[in-house]
Amino acid sequence: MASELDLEELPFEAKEPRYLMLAREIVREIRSGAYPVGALLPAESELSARFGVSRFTVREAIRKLTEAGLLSRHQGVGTRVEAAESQARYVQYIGSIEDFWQYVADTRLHVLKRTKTRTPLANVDLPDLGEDWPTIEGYRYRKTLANRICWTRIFINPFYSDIVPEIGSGTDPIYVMIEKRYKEKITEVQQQISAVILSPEIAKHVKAKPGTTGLQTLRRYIGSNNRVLEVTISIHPSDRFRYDQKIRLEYVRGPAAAGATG
Amino acid sequence: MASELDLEELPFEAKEPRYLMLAREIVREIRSGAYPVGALLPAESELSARFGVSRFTVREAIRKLTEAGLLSRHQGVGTRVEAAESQARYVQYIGSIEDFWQYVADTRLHVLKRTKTRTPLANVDLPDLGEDWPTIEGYRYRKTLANRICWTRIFINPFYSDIVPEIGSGTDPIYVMIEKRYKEKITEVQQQISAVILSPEIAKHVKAKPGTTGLQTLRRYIGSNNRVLEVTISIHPSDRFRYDQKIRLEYVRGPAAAGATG
DNA sequence: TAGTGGTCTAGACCACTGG
DNA sequence: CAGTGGTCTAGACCACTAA
Repeated sequence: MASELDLEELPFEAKEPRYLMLAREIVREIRSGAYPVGALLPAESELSARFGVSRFTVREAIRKLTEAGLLSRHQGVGTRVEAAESQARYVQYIGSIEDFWQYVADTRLHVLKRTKTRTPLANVDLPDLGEDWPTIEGYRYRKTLANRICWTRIFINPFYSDIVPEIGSGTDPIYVMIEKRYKEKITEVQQQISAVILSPEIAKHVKAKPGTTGLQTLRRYIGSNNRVLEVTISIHPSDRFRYDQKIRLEYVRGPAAAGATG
Repeated sequence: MASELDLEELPFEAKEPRYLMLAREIVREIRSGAYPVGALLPAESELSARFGVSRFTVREAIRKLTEAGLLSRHQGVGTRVEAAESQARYVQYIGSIEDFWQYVADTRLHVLKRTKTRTPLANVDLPDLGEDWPTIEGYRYRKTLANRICWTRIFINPFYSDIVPEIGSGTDPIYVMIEKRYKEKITEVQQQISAVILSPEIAKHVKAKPGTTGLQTLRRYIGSNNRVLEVTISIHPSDRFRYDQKIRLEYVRGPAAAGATG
């Protein structure tokens, strides 16, 4: 069970707090194989006795390792070893959905057509809900109609069709209209980016040369309960749009966390 | 200073732990304006006395609010109010750089040309370091040479030119070769995605029809000290490649955190 | 130096899980 | 039911910051 060690030692030097020393020792023991991944760590009370520290100190150590993703706690069960190495991963932070779009704010939608579609396109694998989805086609522009950003086709979940008549009038993005009116919150956005050739019709709408390239984005806006609220397909002339992103290395716990408060 | 409230009340019902009730109360007071953003909260001992709970409970409450990004603690100073609302933001998690690429693993690079470039392309805004960057052109394939994924051009920071001769032999991605050999760690990757037309030469290399569309990715691999280790430009025939991503809403603290351990 | 948050103890009871 | 982690108390001393 790995070598004992009395944390009471080293009364001077070693300014490191005991819970960190203990955390290190636990990591050492996990890596030595004493507690393989998936196994349960000894109970807090046992660790407390074994290392001669209070349960508080043990819990602080375990808390740190839990934050690092090495352990997980389960009331009534125990503390499970989740990993031997604290995992690094890359993360992209996006402040808001507008940042995800990468448009400067203040764009508006000019509606060309309002129709209904049985199911939002073949390549969008949504369940056929048996209802037609309100569908809007148009182009997005900034400030004046001359400043065209992209052609777009929007599919609205019929459950939210109340907002459809208002689309194109205000400046709120559609997902914001849904969030406001129905108190729904977008919890996830899926995006697919691909390259396409501008068809003559689309080229005309965005005032670009037909036959040149465009960047197509297909986005699914998903609310709670995994309900798809809205699907959009946009095509940007490639000389006007480039998709930029930045990911950073981070040593991190699971996506869990969250907090109290509202 | 907002209404008092005795947390000792409600001995039954209200199974919520006291530290969460206290956290909520503190949030209420912050939002009421009692403690504006930037101000210091009363000391832990004072809160402990005021609410009739132990300092431990106060600290747990503050810990939660700190995790939520509403407060920050500063030893010797106090607890500062950082925000009145816990901020939501969207996050994309990427397990590894390979996930960022979205290639199935096990791809290899076939080298066509080895040259040197004064500065990695005009559209790559790097400082001209006064040295030529080793440059490699080729295509990436999976398993057999018939399975071509993309054409690619790679610029290596001359500081790492030792690895250049080995490129194309192993299966390690170049950034892994750098990480291993120089103990450098990629801490950030920047990516720009745009749409292009396949030139006849590139089309030939990836076995696609010239004149069709391709998705171009420009990536900068950045290590510690913000040093650019490597720049790559890849062009994927668009019928073979689509860039998919998913962002999730998260209520979150700053990118800080990290933990002890190694 | 006075006051803050950081660490730590030795207790206690509760909520939850599994057999 | 026994055993786990979750919450909580009433103390204590230390490290740090600012005046």
